[in-house]
Amino acid sequence: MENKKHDHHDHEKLLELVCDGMQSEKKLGELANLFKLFGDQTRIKILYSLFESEMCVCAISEMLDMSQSAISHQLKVLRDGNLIANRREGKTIYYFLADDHVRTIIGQGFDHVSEND
Amino acid sequence: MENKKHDHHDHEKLLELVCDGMQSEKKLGELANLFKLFGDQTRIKILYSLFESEMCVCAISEMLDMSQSAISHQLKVLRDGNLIANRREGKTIYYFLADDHVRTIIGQGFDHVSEND
DNA sequence: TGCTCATATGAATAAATGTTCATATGATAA
DNA sequence: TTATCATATGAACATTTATTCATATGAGCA
Repeated sequence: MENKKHDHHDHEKLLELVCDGMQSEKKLGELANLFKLFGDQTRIKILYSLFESEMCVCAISEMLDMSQSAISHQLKVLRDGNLIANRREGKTIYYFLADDHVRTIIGQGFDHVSEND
Repeated sequence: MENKKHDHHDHEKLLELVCDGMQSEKKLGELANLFKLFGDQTRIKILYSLFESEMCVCAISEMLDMSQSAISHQLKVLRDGNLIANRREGKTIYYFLADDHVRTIIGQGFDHVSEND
């Protein structure tokens, strides 16, 4: 047997194959960060609220019965992740979904949890 | 103006509309938990590895250059979330994707991060 | 049986995360 | 300008989470 640097059984062929299909560290990091945005109940609820209509911050916080501050912090997370955007109208700021991918991704997730009932 | 229990401006109509389209607390919780599984670099890498082929634990840990223990802990998380399953063959345990939704969901995520370059 | 290999798991630790509280900003109205 | 409304933000705190370390389990082999 040839010189090996580890003490496990041999996987060379498989590792090579899987390694080829693997995406870059950076891409996978971005992907994980994207899903992390959806991985919180408050943020999911916010996104889901915006499915129907744009909403201002205080409407969202009433809707979810949470403090304005908590909602604002989460809106910032979603904004930084480019999932939502906003527009100002006087004193009020309206938030809305930044693009339709959000709908698609959440939709796929829903299919999954619905099938596993 | 009628009796209101809050001090914000009025959203009744909107709240009603959005509330109607809203899913149950439980469903949204499941959804967030599902996405939470994808929201970690190690787990995404594990799942992505299994796209090509089933793999045993030590192959995965070599592949990702991480400790066997760390991988085993994450495999448990993914198993508990029903995203992967395993089979035993002698001393070795092979893990594989539990269903094709995983591919679809990760694929959708990829489309998103790819478009936002 | 005793030994080794492949994997699992509990406890400890460090880092990341979500909420609250207090306060700041920025637009409007008086 | 001053007061008020809608929202943002920094710091503190509690909770969750990912990894490591040490050890346990369980299958196959001598």
